[in-house]
Amino acid sequence: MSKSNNVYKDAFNRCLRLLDESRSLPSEPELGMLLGVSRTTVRSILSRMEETGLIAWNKRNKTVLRAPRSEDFFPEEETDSLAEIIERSFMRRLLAEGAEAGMQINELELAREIGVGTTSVREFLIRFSRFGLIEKRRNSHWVLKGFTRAFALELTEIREMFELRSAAAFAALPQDSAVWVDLDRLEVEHRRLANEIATRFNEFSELDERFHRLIHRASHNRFIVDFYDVIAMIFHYHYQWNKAQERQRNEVAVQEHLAYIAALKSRDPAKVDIACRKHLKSARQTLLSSIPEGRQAQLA
Amino acid sequence: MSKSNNVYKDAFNRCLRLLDESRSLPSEPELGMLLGVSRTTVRSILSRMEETGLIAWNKRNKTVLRAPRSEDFFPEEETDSLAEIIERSFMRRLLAEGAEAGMQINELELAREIGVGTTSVREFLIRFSRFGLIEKRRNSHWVLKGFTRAFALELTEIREMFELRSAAAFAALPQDSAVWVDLDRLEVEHRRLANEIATRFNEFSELDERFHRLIHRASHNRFIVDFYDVIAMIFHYHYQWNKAQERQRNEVAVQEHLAYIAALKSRDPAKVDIACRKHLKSARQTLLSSIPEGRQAQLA
DNA sequence: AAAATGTTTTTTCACGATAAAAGACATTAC
DNA sequence: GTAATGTCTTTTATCGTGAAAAAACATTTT
Repeated sequence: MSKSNNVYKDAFNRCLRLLDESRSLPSEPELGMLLGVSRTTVRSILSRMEETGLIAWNKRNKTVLRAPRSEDFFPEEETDSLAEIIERSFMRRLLAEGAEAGMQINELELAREIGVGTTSVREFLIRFSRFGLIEKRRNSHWVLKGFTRAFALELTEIREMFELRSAAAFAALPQDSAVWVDLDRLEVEHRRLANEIATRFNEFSELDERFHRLIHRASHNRFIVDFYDVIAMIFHYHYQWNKAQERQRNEVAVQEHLAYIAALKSRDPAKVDIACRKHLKSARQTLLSSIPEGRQAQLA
Repeated sequence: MSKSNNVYKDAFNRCLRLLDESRSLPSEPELGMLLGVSRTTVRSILSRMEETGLIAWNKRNKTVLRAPRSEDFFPEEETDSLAEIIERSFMRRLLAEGAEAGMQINELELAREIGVGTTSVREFLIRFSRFGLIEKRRNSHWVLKGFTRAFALELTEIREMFELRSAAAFAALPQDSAVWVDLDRLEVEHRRLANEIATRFNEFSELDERFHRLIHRASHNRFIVDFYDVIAMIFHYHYQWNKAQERQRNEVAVQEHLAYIAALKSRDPAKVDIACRKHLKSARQTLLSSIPEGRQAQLA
């Protein structure tokens, strides 16, 4: 099978949405920019759009002939990259069933189960190893360390260290720095979400990530910025997994964020420290409370 | 070529050294333990030792017939794993010639140059990416971020944060913890090295790593412990690369370590903090001074 | 001549295949 | 009956291969 053309399919779907908005499409390089793909892929997309009667394509002229219908889209599941597919399968195994610490991970078995080649699974595991949940035995299998209470504590310890430092750096940024505009924009979004929390509480996790990434970036330290990937990954699956009191939790968090934003805007280090600490404390509590009792015992 | 038998060759060489010490060899499982390889590999080793007349092997009896000669050993270069070979080649390129930030890294070219398959290079780059020196463009090439002054500063910032915390945790460890014995042992080694610094100064880097890893382990945090891999890697190549005033630098560092050890043994948090800060400061200076002027400019 | 399109080359991504190494099972020795 | 040896099976490490996607080069259009 060698390589799926998910990049093409995903870009095609995104391009279909562009069609609605105008009578004709821009130049090939411009489309490539817009979709984040190469011209080669853009041309494949245009070819198919011509074939299916969506556009008339003659050199620079790309006239839209009709609005896209649902049949025009490629199925969502065909637009995922292999890495995403593997990650999902792996995380399902890791979180859902009894994935005990110490259990060994078999590349071949995983590959067969997911229906992909071993190389892709190997590469995924190598990339995944930086999250601290698995470990390799040289020339041999991987060992699962488990999503335990210990893991959550170690993760939050680093997170707190990094975020306190980043928040302090943020507050010290000059008044004319672009981040203050970004922060204002995020504040508006937070306010809007706070007002409609009853219906939109599930949109919080995405906003949460953007907010914290903005703060971490102020550290100007690649290790701190990169570490947020670990946190984001854990929180992403944690949100999917643990829906208990989601609305209430998010409501509290939004308010904490608003207080945190106000503190940052005051540029008073002491206030920032207090607001940051408060939010981090409740974030830690939320994460810890979501770890099933059974897993706490596996620590040994 | 599929897979080199470097594991076997390396274990064989190490096994030859064991031969000197006794009249006969232990059981197969025991040998496997000793050499860190499976019984399958042990049996291959024993087979060859029998063939070359080094031992007489009959079931449980493995009698040493003669002392190993230099021809019995496999050449050193055949005992390296592919990953080690790739890392060395890559680091040579990165440090030696003008490896400028922003430069793109080509998997295929690297693989051809080193004479290995692309898969191994890909896997190496993925593993290597956690050191923060390279970054992947999705579906495209890797980008070199360069061993710049900015990199060194970001690295040392985290290092200092982590080590101060670990050192404090270390000092707070109970008196009966095993680490105090390890620390005593390291102190003795430091004293010995200090006395013979004129001739043995190049042995410091190995001792340095063991000392700092011991301290970091006291954090009981996998992210802190794992981060030392980044530091160790950089220092490893830094030592190879920059030999200026090596003796003097190491002499100073040994003394700082001894003061640091004394502070830890005092278990006084304030003293630990001072000694740790002092050492970290000079370590940072050493690293920064080794970065060529040309590279500082590439920061932009 | 700058920017687009058309064409060709190169690189990345993913697979199946194969030897090395690990691991499991069966048998023998103490 | 425990622990070793002997044998067989499975898994890991690595390569070559081929399609997808990117990138480079050549040609046309405005």
